[in-house]
Amino acid sequence: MSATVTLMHVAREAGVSPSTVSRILNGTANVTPDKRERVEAVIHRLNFTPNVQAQALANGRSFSVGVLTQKLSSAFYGETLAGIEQGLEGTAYHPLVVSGHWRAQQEQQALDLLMRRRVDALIVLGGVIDDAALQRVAARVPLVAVGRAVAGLPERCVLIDNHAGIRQVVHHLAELGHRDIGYIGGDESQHDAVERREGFEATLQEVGLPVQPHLMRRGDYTEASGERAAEELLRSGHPLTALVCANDQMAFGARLTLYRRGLRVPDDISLTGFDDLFSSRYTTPPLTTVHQAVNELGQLAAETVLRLLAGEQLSMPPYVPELVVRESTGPAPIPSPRKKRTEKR
Amino acid sequence: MSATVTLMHVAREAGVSPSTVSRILNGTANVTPDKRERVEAVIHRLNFTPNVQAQALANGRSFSVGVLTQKLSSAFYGETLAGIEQGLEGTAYHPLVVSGHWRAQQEQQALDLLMRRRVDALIVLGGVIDDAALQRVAARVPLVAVGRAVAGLPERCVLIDNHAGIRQVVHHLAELGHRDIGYIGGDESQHDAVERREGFEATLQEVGLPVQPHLMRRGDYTEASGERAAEELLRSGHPLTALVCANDQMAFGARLTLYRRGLRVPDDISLTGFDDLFSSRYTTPPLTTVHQAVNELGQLAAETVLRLLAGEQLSMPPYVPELVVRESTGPAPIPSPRKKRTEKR
DNA sequence: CTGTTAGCGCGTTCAG
DNA sequence: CTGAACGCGCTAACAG
Repeated sequence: MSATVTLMHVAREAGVSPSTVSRILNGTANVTPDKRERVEAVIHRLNFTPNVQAQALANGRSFSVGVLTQKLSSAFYGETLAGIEQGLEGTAYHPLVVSGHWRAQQEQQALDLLMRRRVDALIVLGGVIDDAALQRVAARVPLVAVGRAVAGLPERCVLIDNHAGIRQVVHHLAELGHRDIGYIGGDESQHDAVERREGFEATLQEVGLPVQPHLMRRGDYTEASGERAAEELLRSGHPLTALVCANDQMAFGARLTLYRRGLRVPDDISLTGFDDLFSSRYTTPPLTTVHQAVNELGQLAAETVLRLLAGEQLSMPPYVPELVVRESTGPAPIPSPRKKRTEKR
Repeated sequence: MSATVTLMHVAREAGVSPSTVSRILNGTANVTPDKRERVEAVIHRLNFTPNVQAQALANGRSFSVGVLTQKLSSAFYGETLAGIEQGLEGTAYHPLVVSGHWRAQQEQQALDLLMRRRVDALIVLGGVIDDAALQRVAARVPLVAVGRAVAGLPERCVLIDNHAGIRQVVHHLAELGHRDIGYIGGDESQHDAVERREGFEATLQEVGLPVQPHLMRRGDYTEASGERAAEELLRSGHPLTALVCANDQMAFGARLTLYRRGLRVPDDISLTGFDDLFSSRYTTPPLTTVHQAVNELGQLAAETVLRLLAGEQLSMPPYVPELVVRESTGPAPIPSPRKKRTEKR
């Protein structure tokens, strides 16, 4: 409606020069108290709010850090976003988040948008876009990646040690006496998924258990895919006393399948996840899973970006996830002899 | 590192005037093909990306719509955000989201930030800030509110009919023969919580059931509070065969309590939520709850804002939530005589 | 301490 | 069809 009020209006109204108003706004220089008061009064009266775009243009910084996430509705990244926001709170910087939906092209568009918005720095959460594209933007602004590696920028990536995470799961299960352990992996176009599966297989051998391909299925990290994969696994009839899922969401799906089939957790079958989403504390029973401090990682990323912006040269510390034993895992049930023993061939 | 390349650089390099480059960028006017090609080549070679701040300054629009949400990590609002993003996709506009954390002061700061960024429009998701503050910003830019009312802007608010939602829940339970129905409400500083509780009490009377205050507890919409409230309720010893929760998260918490106490759902006790979070399909058993099409609401809000921006005058359609009967509700169990009947007094 | 001047990068008249 | 000139709102360098 009414034309926006500008710094110039304030200056005129207060009978001072624009620069004076600017100085008061930014505390750039001292101003006589009376002028200051006068100006502040006018600012308040006119409800003046400085135009950030103009400020950005004038001093070459937008005071915003771009965040490339994948899905705004993701519980996993949502928590990280909250961490980033938290880490930026109290500073002059603000997050500008766009999502890539795990599609290279959309991620590229998102990056373009952020560059056009002239973000001062960038935080990348996961994604499938190729390293080259990220290197290109990293040449323009400080870049920190969470949950994905970027070739050529090793110090700017905080990686989850997926291998270590799954390793703890398998050891835990093995110690409980499980020998036939099923596995539901993720889509292997994501590097995480590969690492977790490889970690699973490697640890199996490490504890002297055979890798049983017929007990392994692949989902896409969604609940529905976990439900489906578990269903297939059970229908195949191969005996198994534990089921390892490559992420919590698939474990939720698998949980439903077990419920439908009347299998008790953990009495009949143990179930594990990976990520420790908030809701994993509240599944029935609470889920044993690998904890990732996603919120903290977000904060860490934000802080790192700030220090980079301040000119410090530093590298992201490594991050080791940790097994959280809750109630979805228990001792392997004594094999009931009701099922005819299929002979190995 | 390297100074950012500007439109001017492109112009010089291509041997044309800045205006020509601008025209090509925006398709504002016709340009001879050869010049166009030359310029486009240079743009590509120099990897030029127009500065959005400068564009915004020049033509008075930032092409961003501000979104005031409450928590980035919220499954509920996350889905709405995704819907908004989706609704804006393909247009020139982009969302700029900030969170208010359900605190009036932070919400005000968030609004200030958005106004300073000169967002072209605003979408408000919930929140506790007073109507006056929202009216103030609404005077500056088109405003749409989701999930909250704003006095003076009735056509710009899409409200959930909480009463209707809870009403369906109670009817459903009553039809299943439940007579002693517990209730866990939300913090009544949020209007939603008040409406849902009132709806619960009203419907109870409507179906001829007494309101039993000793069966009602109050949480704060978190899982933990639901867990606690359910625990208190059960410990109090008053008989109940169904438990209505004012949102899904508290139902998740309550579910855990029931599990701990060895109560089967729905055989021993029926459980309901409100919101239909995505994960409600995957609880054990899947939760009967009131569906809110949060994603769609987000899209709707985005589209409305766009039409408002295009000068259309319209109002938000009303929204009626719908009961989704899944498996957490069942017939009221036949009262077992094992418990000594406490005589009414 | 304060006003004046000159851009920041781009869109848009207004003449050619 | 195209270039020159001006302005968007603000900050910074330069004189006073």
